[in-house]
Amino acid sequence: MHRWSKLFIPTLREAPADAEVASHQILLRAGYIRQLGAGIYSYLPLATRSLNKITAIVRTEMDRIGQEFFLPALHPREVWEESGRWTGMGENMFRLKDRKGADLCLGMTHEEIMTSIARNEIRSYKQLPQIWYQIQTKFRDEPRPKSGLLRVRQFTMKDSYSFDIDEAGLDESYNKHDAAYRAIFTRCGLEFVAVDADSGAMGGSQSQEFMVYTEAGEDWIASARDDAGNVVYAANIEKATSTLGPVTELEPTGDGMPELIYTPGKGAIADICEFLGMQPYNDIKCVAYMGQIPGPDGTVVEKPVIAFLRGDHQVNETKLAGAANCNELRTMQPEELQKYLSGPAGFLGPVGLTVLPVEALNVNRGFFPKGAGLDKLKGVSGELLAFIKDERASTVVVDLGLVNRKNLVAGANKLDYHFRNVTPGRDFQWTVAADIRNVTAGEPDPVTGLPLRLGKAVEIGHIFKLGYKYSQSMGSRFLDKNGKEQTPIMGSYGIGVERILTSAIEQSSAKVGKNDRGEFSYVLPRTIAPYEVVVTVTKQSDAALAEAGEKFAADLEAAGWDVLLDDRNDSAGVKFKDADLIGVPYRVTVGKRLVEGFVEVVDRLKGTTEEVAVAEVVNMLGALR
RNA sequence: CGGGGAGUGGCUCAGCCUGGUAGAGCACCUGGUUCGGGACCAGGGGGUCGGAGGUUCGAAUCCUCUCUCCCCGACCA
Repeated sequence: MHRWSKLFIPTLREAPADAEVASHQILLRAGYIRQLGAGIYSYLPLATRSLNKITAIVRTEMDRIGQEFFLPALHPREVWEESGRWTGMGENMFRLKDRKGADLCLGMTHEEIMTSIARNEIRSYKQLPQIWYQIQTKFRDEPRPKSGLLRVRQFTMKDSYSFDIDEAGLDESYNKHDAAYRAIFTRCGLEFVAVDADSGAMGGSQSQEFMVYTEAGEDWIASARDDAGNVVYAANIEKATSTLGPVTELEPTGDGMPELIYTPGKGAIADICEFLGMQPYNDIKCVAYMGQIPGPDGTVVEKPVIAFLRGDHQVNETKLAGAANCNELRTMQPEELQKYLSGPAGFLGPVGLTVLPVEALNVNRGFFPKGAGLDKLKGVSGELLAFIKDERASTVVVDLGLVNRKNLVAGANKLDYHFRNVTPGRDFQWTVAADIRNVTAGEPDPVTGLPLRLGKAVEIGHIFKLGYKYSQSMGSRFLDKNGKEQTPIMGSYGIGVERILTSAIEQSSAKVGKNDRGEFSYVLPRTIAPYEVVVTVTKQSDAALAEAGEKFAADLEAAGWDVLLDDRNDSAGVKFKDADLIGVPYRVTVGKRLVEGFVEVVDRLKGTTEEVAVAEVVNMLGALR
């Protein structure tokens, strides 16, 4: 039992002005955390208790499938050089030097460290599979920490790594994590959805994110539920697709071949549609980018990436970057539009471009040196080299929504002119055709056709089939049954521990709303609240009440409850407000009706208050658990 | 990194435009009265106004530089 009068729970009457999102205000006001710097927080006793409960749940579920480690947070440069991520991680990695001048970094993830252990110790297929996890501090120099504990530079992560003999083994490890994660988040009282996620530049084959819908989130996800409320489809916006409805094609004009038409001042899609009396889906939208990958010594290498999609669709840059085999995209400047498309914005189109063949994407990811360096390229046929030497050669990506269409209208790469009768495949070619558009709310999901719901969400976990990237590059090998050398296949899995707490608060706050003073209000699930029940003595100076409070607290503790006894010499009002503020789900109020043999039991999760006979309190609360 | 905002006692803020002895509420300490939804009275402690430089007889206030924090964007296995 803990007595509030002896504890350090510095609640605030007013929220600090810096805090905007609900969980940030609440954590500050309730005395859970204090800020030390941007994205750096001290966890006070309440937060520590809650986070300890969360990690205990994580630990018991993870111990069912794996073994716990504790790895260093301080890493020598060399191990990151081996995987190629010393440069690959860029600015997000905290770096420092030791007294000898050797480079070190603070761990933002631990693939390299775990793989180095596996490399040194795993020799035989008999030692596989392995699932290794840890709960540890991660450091990431985020460009913009924000929203309290939601996006920080130092946080706690449960990260695990699986090593398997083959893909079937990886599937199993992955599925075990999927089940463990669902158990963990359920036990933590969260309503979550598992969504298909973008595997990114990591080259993994499958990836799922566990998301909690909340306005404070930074990711967008699309999901659909059936009538029973079951999630039938869910995906990150970077991955989500939808079924396209039928469209009415325009009738061809003239000989049916592309026809140049004068469209003065009709650069915007809405304008050209009105001008020609057609729908936006009859138009081809062009978005021109420069694709980027990191070059040597922190430089950036660029190539033109030109995307075409339906006039009523929006480009998704993550999908596009994946399709174009580059890391990042920036929009072209006017002089670049002139160079690669020879037209001005508003009148750009696919006809007449120099299109890089798809094979080129496999050579240096489609990024080529200029001038003399070209002749040193290996494995490039003469035909391909001719394309590459054309400085205008661009990676052209066409959205799947345009394939098999006909008689479309597109910019003619000439000011105030468009083409009509443009038919993809006949009148222009592309490097790749891919899904590069954003889905929009209400479109039918690709599985069952139910309307998609779009919403913001916080990512609380991520499971990811890594493949051979780290085991290969870092030289981890084992001998299989036949004595043949093999590379273990890996998976990587993460849970943001603090995000479980913050998203639980956000989720509850969204339901509970604000209190009578206009402040964010919430209740924590019993499993992760810093205390499960608070015994509030309304008048501590009344010896009978104080004594009864002690007894209730002791009895509840004996019954297995995590009890906080509010024995402070404050008014009842202050105690009620504070009890609400720290988010404890159950309260036993020992007050004026004690003389009649009753106390009050408040279930804040259900929002109910009951007068309960003194002898029944422990049983009654026991039934609630 | 681009755009916007803010730094004055522990917290929320006023004062700045128009330079002239640093304020309020809450919190804190002491005493008393209260005691079921953030009580009241009396007394008291606490701030070189983010930092540096400048203008001035005089700077929280005007000027220059700088640091930090927040928000939007960019960015983000």
